[in-house]
Amino acid sequence: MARASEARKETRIQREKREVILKAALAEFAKNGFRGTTIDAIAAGAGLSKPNLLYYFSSKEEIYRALLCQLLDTWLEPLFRLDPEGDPIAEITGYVRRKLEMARDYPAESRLFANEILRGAPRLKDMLEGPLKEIVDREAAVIGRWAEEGRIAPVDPHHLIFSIWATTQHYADFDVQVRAVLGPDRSATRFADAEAHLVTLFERVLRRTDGNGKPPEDS
Amino acid sequence: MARASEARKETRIQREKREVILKAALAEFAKNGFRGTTIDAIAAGAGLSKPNLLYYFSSKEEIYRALLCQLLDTWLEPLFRLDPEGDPIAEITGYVRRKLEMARDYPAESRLFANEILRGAPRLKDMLEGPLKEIVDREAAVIGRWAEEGRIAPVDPHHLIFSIWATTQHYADFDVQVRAVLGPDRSATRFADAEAHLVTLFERVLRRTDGNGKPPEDS
DNA sequence: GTCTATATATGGATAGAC
DNA sequence: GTCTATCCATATATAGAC
Repeated sequence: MARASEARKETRIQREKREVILKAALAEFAKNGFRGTTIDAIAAGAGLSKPNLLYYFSSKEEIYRALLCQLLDTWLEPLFRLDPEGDPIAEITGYVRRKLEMARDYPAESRLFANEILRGAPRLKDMLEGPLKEIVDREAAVIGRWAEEGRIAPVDPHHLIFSIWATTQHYADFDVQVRAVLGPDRSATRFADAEAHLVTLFERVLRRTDGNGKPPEDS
Repeated sequence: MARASEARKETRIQREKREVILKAALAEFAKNGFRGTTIDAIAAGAGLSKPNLLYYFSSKEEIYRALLCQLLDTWLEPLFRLDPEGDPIAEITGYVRRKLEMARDYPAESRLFANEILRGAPRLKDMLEGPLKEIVDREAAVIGRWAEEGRIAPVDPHHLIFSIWATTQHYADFDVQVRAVLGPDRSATRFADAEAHLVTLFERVLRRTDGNGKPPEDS
């Protein structure tokens, strides 16, 4: 009993330390990429000595892979489940909003992902070609059906999804540029402005206009 | 005379070698970022020994800065000069097309830029806050005037520009992901499909629809 | 579990022969 | 101009004391 409890406590502490390390590592990897990041920098960020850090993770590679796994869970999974029965434009703009919120609230995660993709995704290629492609194909099919049924304007579903990803992630990945171009004043409201802009943008793209702007008679 | 000619020849050879080095360096830096790139790798790509390379550029930093300068010239400068007198939608979709062509024809340049921005743009911040902001503000003003005059639908010009940048550069920076998601068959036509998609997208966004979809009476 | 010290490797840059 | 050899700094990872 005492032994089991002790073991459990150790594991909890270990998990907490690992959390701290992963958090520090995320900041470093997001900024400097895999090769540009040093264990020293991660250790400093986590308030540990280098050998101590290596007590919890046996190598830099292991930290990085742990981060990528964590990323795929908390980043990709909760993403879009478009409700085929819902209002198409509301479903899609809702997805846009959620993606933009993630760019705002988890910019480091977005940059880590961007870094890995920029490098040719050596550790994620299987995941992209397998699970990700399946999810995207499934959601693209929903969008495609909406278009066929005339509930939204005709659109290439896959490229529409790329446009949503690109426009929203831009505010995380290119944040420095966005702020530089907007200037100090407008930077403060950049995410609110981006949301208004992007929701309007995709509404206009998807709204049916069969020549007179009125909603179609079917449905 | 002979001396001058000889000196000229030497400079030409030097320039050519520097070109070869820069080309190899571009590929490496675009893929691995500044810190992730080694002089060895650049030298190998250029077919030179490491010390020989360092005869032409005195440091890795110098190669990188030369690349960034070259980038700003050939990448940013020829970009948009929207003609205020032209057709607004044609002007903007033309810009979209040119940006997409650059993503297709110069993906390494796009990724190099993306890498630098992702890292917080330590070497480009002044340029972003100065010259780039000025260009963007100028073009944004043109777009803003078009909107005021009712020649396009109301839109936030700065965020519209971000959307154009994001959607077009996506096809260079996230190429691996795009190809993975599209699959082998559709990947072959990804740039043609992207062009059709994006031109339609921005046309829909900018087209005035004052409730009946017909063009306004003014102009 | 955490530290100091260190083995080992890699990478930027230079010296100096040719 | 180009090479070999090398210096030196940095970085990963381990050994071993506490």
